[in-house]
This record gives sequence, structure tokens and C-alpha cells, in this order.
Amino acid sequence: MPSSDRRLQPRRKPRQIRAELTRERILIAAAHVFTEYGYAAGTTNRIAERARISIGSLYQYFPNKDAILAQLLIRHIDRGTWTGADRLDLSPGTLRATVQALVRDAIDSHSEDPQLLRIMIEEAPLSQDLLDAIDRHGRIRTAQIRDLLTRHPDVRVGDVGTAADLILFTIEMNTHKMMAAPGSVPVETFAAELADMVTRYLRGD
Amino acid sequence: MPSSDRRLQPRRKPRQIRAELTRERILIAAAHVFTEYGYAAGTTNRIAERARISIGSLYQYFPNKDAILAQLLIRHIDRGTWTGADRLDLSPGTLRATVQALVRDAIDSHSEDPQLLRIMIEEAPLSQDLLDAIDRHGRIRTAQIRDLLTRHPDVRVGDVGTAADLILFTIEMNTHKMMAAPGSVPVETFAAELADMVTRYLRGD
DNA sequence: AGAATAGCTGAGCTATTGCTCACAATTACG
DNA sequence: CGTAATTGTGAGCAATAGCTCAGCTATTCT
Repeated sequence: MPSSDRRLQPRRKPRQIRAELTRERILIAAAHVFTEYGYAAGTTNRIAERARISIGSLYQYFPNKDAILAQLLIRHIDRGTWTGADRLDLSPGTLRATVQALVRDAIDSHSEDPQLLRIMIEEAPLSQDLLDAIDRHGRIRTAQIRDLLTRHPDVRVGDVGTAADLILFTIEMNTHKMMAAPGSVPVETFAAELADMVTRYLRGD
Repeated sequence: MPSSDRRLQPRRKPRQIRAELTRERILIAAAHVFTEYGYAAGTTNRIAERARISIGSLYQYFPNKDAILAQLLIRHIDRGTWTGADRLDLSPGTLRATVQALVRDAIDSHSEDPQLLRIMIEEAPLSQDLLDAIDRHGRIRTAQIRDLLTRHPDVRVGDVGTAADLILFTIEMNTHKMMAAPGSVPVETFAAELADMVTRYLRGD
């Protein structure tokens, strides 16, 4: 599934180890700079400075600023610390535990660098390709959850598709908020309440 | 509670009707331009052009670009089509209806211009004053909901404060998503499921 | 070693943006 | 009227951004 957007492709493929290292330093620096300054104020010159390479080098591996952030986001999506839905427990009486596993997954995927993730999602001007990639990822997850809801004996909701959308988004956003603005409520407490809400919903009274 | 941030105050107070009209045209144009181009690409010159006034006039009523968007957001907050919590039904067996009223409020406050609201919240560099205003508004709502949860006979949750935070945010974000990306699911269906989820949570099994 | 290739540099070009200011036009008011 | 106050104008300034390119250095290959 190759990206069709030329504007996100590097102009040169690194052929030496040195080059690969430079590319990596750029990405690491970019993550730091975006986190610290946000996307708009995270200039390419600042990234190059932080990576201790010249601005010219940066533009040998990334055709433009967007491509740098795109690469970071792609990596985050691909890494996907996602508990395969098929590995989740489907026996009766375990719905609560199943939901808790979902919540934990969400927390895990946010705990690495919540600030950067927030910037990538909220501030960045995402290209159509990126949006497609995110969408694809979302569809896969939704399908998995829908399948899980269909097969779990304790689940009683009207439309499984709607329910899957609803709980995925709810878990995602609440986790996102919790990680981005920490301190207001203990993580464990909030996670437990969140799991409660979803569980009670799925059990259908 | 006057704003202390000088950078958001207009430099001149309009004294003639003509001036008031100009100010209004700027705000209307800004709403359109921000909606169409986003915040970063919605330049002040574009706003002036659309309002059919000169860029100089724009800067007589707003000290900078941020102030324009701040004014739009303030207005949205102040308008607040908010069903007073005290007007909500607290008699037993009506929890479902009460929650539905909350969901409807959220939908109403988003339906006017969801795209603009998204931009204001997600793209704009909000000043501390703005953030404070939003925070204040949020606290008031949270307090109202907490009060409601405490007094409603059908509500059975552990910590009322956490529950209030959780359901307000969940309703807000799900509504936000539904209005911003329309078409995927019928609004009524989604709203009903959302209300179901919250209701079942609050009833505590 | 020497040529060829790959990688790196950074001054500065081009484009754009938020915003100013000297001035003109309009309105208020005696 | 005539004068002062208010409102409106828009060329252009200063700052900053993304990005290029001519030339340098490092590595690889024969």
C-alpha cells in the first residue's frame, strides 16, 4: 500500500549508515522540537539545529516539513501496541476484564509521548494520505471490536457497529484527555470509571 | 471579571453606528474565513478583504489576529444554550430523559457552526485568558452536573465528581465528533446510544 | 592513490504574514 | 458653515518561514 503523495517521499534513500543515522537524528530532534514548540513554531531550522545537522541535510531526507511529522505519525501508527482482539477473553462473565484490557491498550499507546501525539493529531495539517492511513487503522480496529462484541455472550446492544464506534472513540478520547492533562484525577480511578461506563453500556442494563 | 490581557482589547471603542457595523462585519468575515481556510491560513488580509474593509480598519478594532478569534470564542461561550441544571427533572425514573436533555444541549451548542468551533478549539493558539474563561465555564457546568447527580435518586456511582467529569467530557467529545464528521451514522441513532451509555453508567447496574 | 559517489553545509532567496502609519474621508456639533 | 473628532484607507515595513543550490567533505570502489 505505497503512498501516492510525492510530497511526502524523501528525495534520497540513505545508502550509508551515516545517512541512516542522520535521518534518525532528524526524527528524534523533530519529536522533541514539536513537543516543545508545537507544530507551527517548531521550525525546520530549529529541528536541524537540535539535530546538529545543517538545514540542507534535513531537506535531503524530507521534502518538506509536513513529511517529517507524517513520518512520526506513521511510525506511531505502525508501532501500534495493540492487543489483538482475538487474544481477548470471550468467556461469559469476563466482559469487565475485556473492556479493561481495551482501556489499558489505549493508555499504553498514549503513555510514550502524549504531548507529541496531541500535537500530531490536533495541530498538524494532515495530508490526505495521512488521513487515509489513520482511517485505515481506525477501520481495522473498529472491525475487530465489532467482531468481539458480536461474539461475546454478555454483550447486549442494538447495533454492534454503532456501539463499536462509540466505545472506541470514548475510550480513546477520555484516555487522551487523562494523559494530556495529568494530575486532576488519579489515572487508576478514572480508568476504572471509564471501564465501568463502557461495561455497563455493553451489558445493556 | 474583566480580561487583564491588554493584547486582546480593542484599541478604540466604536462611538458611531458605522463603527459598530464595521466591527460586526469583521467578525462575520472572520468566522467565514477561519471556517474556510483554518486558523493559520486565515490571514488578516483575507478577513479584511472578505469584510470589504481595509486592513487598517481591522486593526482599529482588534489589536491582533488572536483577538478576533478570541472574541468569536467568547461570544460562543457567552451565548451558551445551556439548559440550566436546576430546570432538569429529578424525579425517579426520569434519569434517561435527563441525560437525553444533556445530550441535546451538547448537540445544540455545536450545530450552529461545528467547523468553526473545531478550528477555534483545536487550531487556535488560545491565550491564558481564553483558557481561563473556558475553564471557568467548564467548572460551572461540572459543578451543576455534580449537584444534579448528587440529588437525583436513581444515580448510583462511586465518586460523583469523577462521574460528572467523565460524562460531560464523553458527551461533549462524542457530539463534537458526530457534528464535525457527519453522515457516517444518523445523528438520532448515535445520540440515543450515547444517552444509553451514560444512563446505564449512572444507574450503576 | 585517484576517481566516483554519497552525504553535508549554510548563506541567502522567495514568499508570506501580521501589522503600522501618514493621510483621506466621513460624521458630529457649535 | 467650519472645526474637531471619529472612522477608513492601503502601500509597504519588519520579521520570519520554508526551502534551494553551489560547493565542500567523507566514504566507497577500482
